[in-house]
Amino acid sequence: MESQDLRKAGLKVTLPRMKILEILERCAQEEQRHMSAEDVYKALMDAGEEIGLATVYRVLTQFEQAGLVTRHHFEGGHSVFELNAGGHHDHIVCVRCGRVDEFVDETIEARQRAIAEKAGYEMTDHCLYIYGICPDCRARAEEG
Amino acid sequence: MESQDLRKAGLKVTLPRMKILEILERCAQEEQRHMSAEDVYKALMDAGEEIGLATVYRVLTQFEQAGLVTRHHFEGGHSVFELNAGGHHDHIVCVRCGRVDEFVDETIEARQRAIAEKAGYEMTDHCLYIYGICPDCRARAEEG
DNA sequence: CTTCAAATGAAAAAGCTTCTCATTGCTCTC
DNA sequence: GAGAGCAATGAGAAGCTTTTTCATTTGAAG
Repeated sequence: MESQDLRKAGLKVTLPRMKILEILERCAQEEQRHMSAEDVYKALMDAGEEIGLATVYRVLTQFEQAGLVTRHHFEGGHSVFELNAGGHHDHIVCVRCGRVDEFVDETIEARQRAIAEKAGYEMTDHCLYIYGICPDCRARAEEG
Repeated sequence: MESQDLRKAGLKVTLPRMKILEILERCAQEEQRHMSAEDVYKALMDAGEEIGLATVYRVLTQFEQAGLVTRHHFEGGHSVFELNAGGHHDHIVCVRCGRVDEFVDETIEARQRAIAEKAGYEMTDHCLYIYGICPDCRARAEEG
């Protein structure tokens, strides 16, 4: 029933938009919650869909504006997109292999609200990235 | 005594590197703590220095590796650099006017270390952005 | 002062992302 | 179910930020 989501978002239901939503949902069910435009494009190619890269960018931007996905600015100068499902969470990113894990910490959430209030800000959003070396890369470094 | 900083960082003391350090320090004393490579380049031009943009990028990257500055990936696809002075801090950014305030919260710092450890990561760095509407913009919204 | 590795400048190249514009394809109406 | 109209698409060009190349210059040591 994805077409309902698109319609609700004020977007015309087109084949590219449906296919891109499908890719995002399928990848989210596996381990790939964070996808660059290029990733989505490659997945479309693998699926035999003839959709241009420009359209992928356009559609992802529209999805972002419609609140269907969130855009993250990771290191390396490129953006990744993530389907808005499963509520808020923050990220811990491996600086070696790019692996991304997620977490939620209510203590941090509460402190952030307090900090914003103390600074006189009305908080609209926040994002927290922890950078580090993931367990796999640490093991690899020790044996290598 | 900036030349000492450069030498300690293992960098040869050259005119471009001195000038770029000066710019960063001067702007940090004003309100411009966060500067893009382009900003630094423009400031150099205004100061009458003939330093190429490529050098600015190179030097800023070296400064980052030397621990003199920190690179932030803000929205819009470009990086900004910030002089490492006054220790670690996080940022609270106004989504209306772009104003940036800073804060440090030891509770959050501690929680982050705990989260990284629990996930098996060796934490190398982290960054936290709170987005919101600053006091001035809130006041402006209420009267406007 | 001379020497030599390291740094610089200019321009080209390399990503990532957006724009242009002719063509295609939804939606809505008959 | 066919047609009109407007939005969406595709392919390639263009735009931006950042990096690389390579000949030339410069800082540091002898």
